[in-house]
Amino acid sequence: MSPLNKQQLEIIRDERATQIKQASLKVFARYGYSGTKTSMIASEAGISEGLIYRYFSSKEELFNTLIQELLEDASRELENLHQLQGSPYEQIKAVTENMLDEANRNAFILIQTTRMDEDIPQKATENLKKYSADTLIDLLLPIFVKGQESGEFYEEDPCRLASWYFSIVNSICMQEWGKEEYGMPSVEVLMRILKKN
Amino acid sequence: MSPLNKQQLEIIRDERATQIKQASLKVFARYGYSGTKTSMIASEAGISEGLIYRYFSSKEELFNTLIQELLEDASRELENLHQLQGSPYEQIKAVTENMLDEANRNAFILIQTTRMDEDIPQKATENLKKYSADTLIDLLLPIFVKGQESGEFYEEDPCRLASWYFSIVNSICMQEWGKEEYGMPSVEVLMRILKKN
Amino acid sequence: MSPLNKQQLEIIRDERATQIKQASLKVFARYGYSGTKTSMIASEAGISEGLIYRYFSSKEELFNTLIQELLEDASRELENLHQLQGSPYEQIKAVTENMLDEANRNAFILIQTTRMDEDIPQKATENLKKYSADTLIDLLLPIFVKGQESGEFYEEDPCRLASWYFSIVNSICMQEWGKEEYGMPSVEVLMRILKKN
Amino acid sequence: MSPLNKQQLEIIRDERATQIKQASLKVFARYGYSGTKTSMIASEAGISEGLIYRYFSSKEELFNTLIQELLEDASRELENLHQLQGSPYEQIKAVTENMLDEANRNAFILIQTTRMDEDIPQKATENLKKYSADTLIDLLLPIFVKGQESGEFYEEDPCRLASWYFSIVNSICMQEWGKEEYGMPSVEVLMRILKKN
DNA sequence: TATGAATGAGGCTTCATTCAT
DNA sequence: TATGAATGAAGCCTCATTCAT
Repeated sequence: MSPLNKQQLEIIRDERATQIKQASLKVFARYGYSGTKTSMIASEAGISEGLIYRYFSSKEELFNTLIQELLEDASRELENLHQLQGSPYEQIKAVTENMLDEANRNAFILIQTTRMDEDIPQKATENLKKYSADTLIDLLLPIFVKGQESGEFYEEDPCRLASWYFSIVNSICMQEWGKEEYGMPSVEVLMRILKKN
Repeated sequence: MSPLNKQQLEIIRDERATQIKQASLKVFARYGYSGTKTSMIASEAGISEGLIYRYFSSKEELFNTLIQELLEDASRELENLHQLQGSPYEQIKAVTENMLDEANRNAFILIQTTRMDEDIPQKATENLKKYSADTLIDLLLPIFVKGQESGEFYEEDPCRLASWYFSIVNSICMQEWGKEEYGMPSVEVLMRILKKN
Repeated sequence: MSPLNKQQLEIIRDERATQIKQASLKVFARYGYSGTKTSMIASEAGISEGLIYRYFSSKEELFNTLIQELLEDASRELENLHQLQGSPYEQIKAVTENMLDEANRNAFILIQTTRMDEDIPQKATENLKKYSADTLIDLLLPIFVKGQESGEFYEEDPCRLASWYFSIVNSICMQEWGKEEYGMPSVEVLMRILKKN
Repeated sequence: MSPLNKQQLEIIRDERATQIKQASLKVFARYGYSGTKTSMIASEAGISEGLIYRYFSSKEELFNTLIQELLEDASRELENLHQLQGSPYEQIKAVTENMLDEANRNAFILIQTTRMDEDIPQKATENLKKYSADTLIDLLLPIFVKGQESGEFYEEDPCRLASWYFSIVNSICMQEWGKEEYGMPSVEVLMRILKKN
């Protein structure tokens, strides 16, 4: 076989890196940073232990990269929120549903775990601060204000209302709901926090 | 000089055990089971690492004991809830405030962390199952029903309502609130989930 | 460069395991189970301490494996004894010489030490019982009986005679003879225990 | 109560020291030097762990003292052997029986274990050399010579004969005989090594 | 690039020894 | 003198990381 050219190699590199990041997301979310062994990541990714180190210089760097990319993804998705249609209630509902969506669970869990667990690389913590919930709230604040103006939402400091509301959604996102009898609270129930009547 | 008598020694032993349990509660809650090193516990308790093992046969046993005692304490406190005074709203408010109280935070965080972290002694997990949130809900269900009968609370399956409500309170309990701009959501806001109007 | 193939890896693994077992035989025989530190084994084997644990799950398992294999080897060698040539005297002499042979010393010492030392993994003790001296004696009993019938050996309970004789050989085997002035008793002298005149 | 006077105190000291030495003899003989924990000695002696250190500066010193005293005792007993009555055969028989006597077993086992186990204080090893089997043999050599002159014993280098004979008796002494089917070899059988016909 | 054997720092645990009482 | 709680060095073991192939 002829050797791969530079571009092909780069594609392979990217694929491998993505494969490792996906595997480690799964394992970190489940076992936490210290509870996750590089062997678990390798085995989840179906590669050898040593190979991780061709793509990431350490477990810590892998973790940092992962967190940072998750935050960037989240942040990027938020940018699209402006274009949301419907009433403030419907807009917040859409955001909430998106946050609670199964597909985003691991990322949220990981981010949240990271927030709580101090036994993690400092750089990850710094990233968290940078992309913290405030960004989300800043973006959504106008919707809250509009909701209050139209009388749909409770009247109180909109910053606080938004901050509290997303703290709660965030917290809920982290739970293991699979085994619970009634599953995750419905979005409608959650939104009673915001919605008058 | 004469040696300490049996009773004095027992007091010392009890004190030390308590000291170690308190220190480890703090550290386990903050760093998780695997993130917590025995050296951290020792240093938090102000003792040598070896001393831990005169009181607990292993890090795991210490953890199990801790979880079990926290659950027993929680369970014992719940037994007192029957005697709560006031309207259903006021009663649930009291329970919620108790759960969110700073003094109980570490315990809640630890229990919650344990629920999620798979990298944890099995015995602790079993204990968690035994004393799980269901107990709390079973005890409080009558209050919810009364609240619905009196028209104070939303009308829907009271089990689900209670389950969801306490899941949310539980989740909130786990967060680090110290640094957040608006702190923890107020109980009144939370209770909008339950309270009509 | 391509990685090693499966077969090559298995060869390496076998070699390492053997290397570790040989080193530990030497050290265990010399210092006893508790007197042997994993660092001594590693250093004797010329490897790092951690590597031991890729081949054996613990010091105890290494010890058990070692004992079991030595017993199996010994047992296998005994099966060949039937084919011994010569008079009963010559046959027992051959067996005795084999037992006292330098090459088998460490194994005998280890087994014997294990028999006496109570501070030893239970599984090893159980193995010892299974493969105990009785097997040897059962196999050789016919030779003793023939020796008595031909008038070569003393006439007494052949079981007891055999049992005592091999107890003595066993005991002798365990001694450090290197430094003693006259070395190990000669086989001829030992066999006076058996041989009339 | 009036304080004890100096002499009484010294008696108590001696008693305690003896108590500790007896207990440690039992435990060292059973578990070996490294397998013996100071807690085992304390518990066997019925005293607290710390007390050992008022009488012996370390586990090592206790062990050395023990070995040395055992050797001195043995040596002292040997001095009485001159006065033994009877034929050389009867005299050696008496010595052998004394060595194999149950009451002396622990001491012999300990000394023998010490001989083999390198994981022991060096001073003990030195003591062993000083009081080694040679002393015994030197004392008994005349008896062997007389036995050969009278035609009772085999004719060969009497030093070697004695050395080998007592090596064998020594080795036998160390075995655990309690569980063996036929027990320890009888003295008569052993003495066939020496006795013509 | 890919593998997995090998290393070694660091964690958990034991236990000889010290120390407050 | 006697006790047993406390210490800390050292042992067993794990696992992130390196390296030979």
